[in-house]
Amino acid sequence: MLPLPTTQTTAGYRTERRNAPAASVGSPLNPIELMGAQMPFSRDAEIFGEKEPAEYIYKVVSGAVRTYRILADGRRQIQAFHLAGDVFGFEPGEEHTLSAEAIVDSRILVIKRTAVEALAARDNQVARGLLALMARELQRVQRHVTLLVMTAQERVIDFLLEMTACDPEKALTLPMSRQDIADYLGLTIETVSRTFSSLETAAAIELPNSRRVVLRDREALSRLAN
Amino acid sequence: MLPLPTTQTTAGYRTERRNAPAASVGSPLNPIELMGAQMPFSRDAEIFGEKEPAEYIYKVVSGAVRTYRILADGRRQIQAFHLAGDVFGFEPGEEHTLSAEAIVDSRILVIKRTAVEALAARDNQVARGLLALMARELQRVQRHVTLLVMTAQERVIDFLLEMTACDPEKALTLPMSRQDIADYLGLTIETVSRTFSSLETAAAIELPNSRRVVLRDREALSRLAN
DNA sequence: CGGAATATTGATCAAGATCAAAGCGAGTGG
DNA sequence: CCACTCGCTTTGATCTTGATCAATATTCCG
Repeated sequence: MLPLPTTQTTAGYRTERRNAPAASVGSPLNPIELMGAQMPFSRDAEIFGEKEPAEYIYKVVSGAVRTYRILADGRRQIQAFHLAGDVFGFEPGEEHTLSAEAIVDSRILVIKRTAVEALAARDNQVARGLLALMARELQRVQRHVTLLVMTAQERVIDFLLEMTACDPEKALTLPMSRQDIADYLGLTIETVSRTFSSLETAAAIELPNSRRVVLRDREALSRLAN
Repeated sequence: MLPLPTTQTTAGYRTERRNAPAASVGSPLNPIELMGAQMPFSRDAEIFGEKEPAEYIYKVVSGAVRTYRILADGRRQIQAFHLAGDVFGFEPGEEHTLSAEAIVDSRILVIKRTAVEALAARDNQVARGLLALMARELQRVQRHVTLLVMTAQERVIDFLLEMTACDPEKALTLPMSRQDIADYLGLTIETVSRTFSSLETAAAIELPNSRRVVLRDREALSRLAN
């Protein structure tokens, strides 16, 4: 509501990334960020847990974060990966409905929620920013729903394109493990691994090592993805 | 953000339903609804389409609505079913990212978006209501993501429980077809039909006819749904 | 009543899961 | 420096779930 930027990054609401789509997006928390403090989290450290009071809003300064939920049958469902510039943990309820962990050693900007609330109550611009934040998150989750009805190969390609969407580089280093990817795509680790291999065989990507991916033919990938 | 009701209906942001969880939820558009006009839509009529300017916000007065997207491969993905009391079509961008159709003959309250925007800009209470609306929608879509990684039987049961969540009645008349259900659950019509049959065989439900479902043993269902 | 749309049921197929066995790489200690 | 180990990844063989193809059955309406 209220004129909001319609542009969206596919990998999350992200700011301060190179190739940012002009100033229109900007940082939704710009006026607030000054109030936050940076905190280091080491690999696999929990940032917040499900059912904990949602006292803070977070922004990835460096590193990477996964937000997830443990399902009734014990499986882990990863909701999203958050990279540098992404805001996460912004939930309107009193309690977090997700857990968050650092995927690698990360620096996270932590902002008190009450501070944001207070500011939003007075400053309409801030309130609008929050709405935009949530709107972009909504679109991201909707994309995730769409992803989950596609084939394994389509999911993996979509994931790769999403990870490089804001990034013209052809090569990337994935911060997350195969298991993380599998839990995000709703596949098994074996299927993810096999799909990576078959994409390499098809000359669409190169895998110098398990964490490194070179998109050799983005066009071919896009075609396969659909 | 800002003290919001944490209660949520599983089937959407819904108001004016019996057993409403106290006054805390209320109608998020209460002050605004007066500005809207009721319009009738007949079965399968389009309410709005993807890419159309998002000029209005909608609320189901009676009947049922499906919001959906057509995927690149031509399949239809149903995003949500909206029943009486549900608000839909509230998208922050300039254009709709989904299409909406009446599932059965329906009466829809149509409210001009600019009117809501204007009010929200002045009245913080209204702005907060919009945020709550979007937050509940976000949670609904997150539930949908979770649904799509479960087995066929779990998805169908989850759907049935969702359709009756706000409703203590054991019997319900589904407004939507098997195809609609299949496109919502990411299954084929055959699998949905077979799962319904097997649940009937297992004495968990009764199917007097294809649109009518009687939940014979809600406990058993919940257990099967895992 | 007839015909079209929708739903059910059956038979087979295929994508991805599961079970199982290497392969690889980074860190550790001899 | 090299062997060893542990965790992660890849690859292989087989099985299961749900898709697909196909044939009725039912319902809805004109």
